[in-house]
Amino acid sequence: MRFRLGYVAMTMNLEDCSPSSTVTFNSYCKLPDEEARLYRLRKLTKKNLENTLRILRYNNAMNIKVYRLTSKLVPLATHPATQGWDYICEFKDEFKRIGDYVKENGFRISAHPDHYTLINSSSEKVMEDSLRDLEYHVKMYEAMGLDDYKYKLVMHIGGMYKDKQTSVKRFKDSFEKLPDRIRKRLVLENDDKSYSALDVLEICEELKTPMVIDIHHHKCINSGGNFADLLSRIFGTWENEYFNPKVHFSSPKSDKEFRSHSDYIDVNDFTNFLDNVKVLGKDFDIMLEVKAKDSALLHLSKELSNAPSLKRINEGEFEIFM
DNA sequence: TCGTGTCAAGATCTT
DNA sequence: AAGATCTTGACACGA
Repeated sequence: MRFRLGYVAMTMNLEDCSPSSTVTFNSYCKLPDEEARLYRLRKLTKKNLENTLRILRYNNAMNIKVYRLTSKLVPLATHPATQGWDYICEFKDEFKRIGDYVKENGFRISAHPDHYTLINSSSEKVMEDSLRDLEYHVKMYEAMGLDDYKYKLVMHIGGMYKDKQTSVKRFKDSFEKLPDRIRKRLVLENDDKSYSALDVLEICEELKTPMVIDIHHHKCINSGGNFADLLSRIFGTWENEYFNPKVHFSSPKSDKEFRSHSDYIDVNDFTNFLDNVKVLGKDFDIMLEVKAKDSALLHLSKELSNAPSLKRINEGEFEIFM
């Protein structure tokens, strides 16, 4: 039984390699004319796409095959001010190059629209903005040539709006109304305040959509019940998917700031978790959501290389012995 | 060059 | 009803 490790968006170990450089709307407006504004957007986008490819090459060298793209690849992409700008067409070669590299080297790529993207909002405007944001993510996947649905977008359920039942219903309704090219990309995740792992699981089972469990969030709102059973059902939602189930993992910053993410993964915390998963006997991937990004991954990987009943295949992949 | 307040975006808690 | 807070990496401005 094997698992792989992945990390989010940026590397600590490459110089000047941000994939999410941007411009604030304010300073964008202050630029003298349309030409200067477009120039700025293009320059940033080009740099971000180049840096994404650099990061992927680095990941490949480090045997890290699980990676989350930043959602900020294209500055102000979904802002009303840039709506006429066809960045997909302009950068089609760059997007394609990234997608080719992903496919050639067998990466598991994902993305995570941020928490402003909510499809259960009661506000028409928020819904519109959210759809535009989902569309933006999907368009990039498609431009990369990653157009089968195995490359996913992770989302939360959204707000509670003082009425959980109605809010869940609204989520399901708008989920089912989404076009295939968006809906079939979606993976749903439990959050740390509103929708517990069990809440999300029930939604996922009904909608026949895979679920990612965030272990840290699950500790923030634990809906009770047997963890192995819960996990087994969650892994079951991946049955018809190309990739194995994935979980998100991070360690709390401290007991006081429990919800905040720490810089590094606590290795004991991690091996405790592994003990709970290994009864399932199924391969899976783990996305590490910590501040120190790939440094934390490599650090954890090193620590795990001494752990009993684990064998390190390479930096990003382990075998668990029962 | 460095430190700090601010940033496109929503929801929810606090006042 | 308005304002603060959450969270995040990076911008932007002023010292």
